[in-house]
Amino acid sequence: MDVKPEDSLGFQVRRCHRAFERVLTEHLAEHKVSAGFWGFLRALWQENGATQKRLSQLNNVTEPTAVTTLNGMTKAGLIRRQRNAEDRRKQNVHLTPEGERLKAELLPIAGRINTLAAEGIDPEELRITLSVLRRMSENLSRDTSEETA
Amino acid sequence: MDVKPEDSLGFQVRRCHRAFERVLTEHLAEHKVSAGFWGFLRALWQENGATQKRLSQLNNVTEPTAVTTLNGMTKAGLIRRQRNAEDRRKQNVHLTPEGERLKAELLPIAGRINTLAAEGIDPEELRITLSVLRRMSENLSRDTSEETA
DNA sequence: ATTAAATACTTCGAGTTCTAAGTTCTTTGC
DNA sequence: GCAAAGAACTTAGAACTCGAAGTATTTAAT
Repeated sequence: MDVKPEDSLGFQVRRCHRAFERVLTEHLAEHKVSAGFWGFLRALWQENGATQKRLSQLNNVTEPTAVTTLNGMTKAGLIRRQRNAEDRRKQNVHLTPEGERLKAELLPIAGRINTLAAEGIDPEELRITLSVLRRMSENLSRDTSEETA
Repeated sequence: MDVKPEDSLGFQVRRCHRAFERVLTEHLAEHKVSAGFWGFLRALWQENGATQKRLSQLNNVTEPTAVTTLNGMTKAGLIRRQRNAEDRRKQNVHLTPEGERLKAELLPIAGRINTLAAEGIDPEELRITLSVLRRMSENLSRDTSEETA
């Protein structure tokens, strides 16, 4: 029977995720940005002014998570929220100048970490891995949404 | 500039991890076992009586995490701790009959989830992915430990 | 026009994990 | 033997995430 976690995709994905997160947290600490902030900053550098729902989707977290993290980012002076005039349910989230400024400083960090992780690995293997991860995420999400149906 | 998260290994590993965790949590809920318990149960099915430090290593979490989770498992009646007679610093962790019993019930779940995730994906690509994930984890852990040195 | 349903956000409570610092016990070096 | 160093576990405090349930607003259906 398959009791060996080393051969389990779930186990190795989890292990790898934690390794990434540990390094990311460490590298961001010098810039006084937490790992939670990171995902939303990146989403905002892509789509400044996006709604919270949109940011949740870009960042692949739930809306309560977005609220909590964006509260912290507001307090840290990285963003400000503005209620949408046409649809008052929506909050548009905008970067402050400080939030904008961090882009040049922080974006290279992601590149460096990915480079570090990929060191010594054949590019074709990396391409396959990226593709397999995407397909697995979709397979698993499909299962979750079918439960509701 | 590479602002696209879809092409980032870190982003996709994180996304996939959360997808696995969501499905795992959902499937374990019926058995009144949390995702946190799962890793330690699996480790104990492999090495019943292991110390907490050993379990932390098998499960790839820190020792404080082990303490918290094992406290919960004790309360839930799944394990009991026993101080080691030869080295009184150590706590040996043993499964209760209930903890043992869950093995037959829960182990197949992991298999099913991995199968679901891998659906429609070429076995050779899965093999490569597993290998790449392992090498990335090692690359990233090496970086972390070098900081300390 | 009014009610019902859907949408966007928020609040609440809980689970998982970490780092830093503390306790207890064992091993090492003089 | 005894002090210092190390090891195993624990405590305290914090960050990230989620599901369930609540509020405000808009859209759809009669």
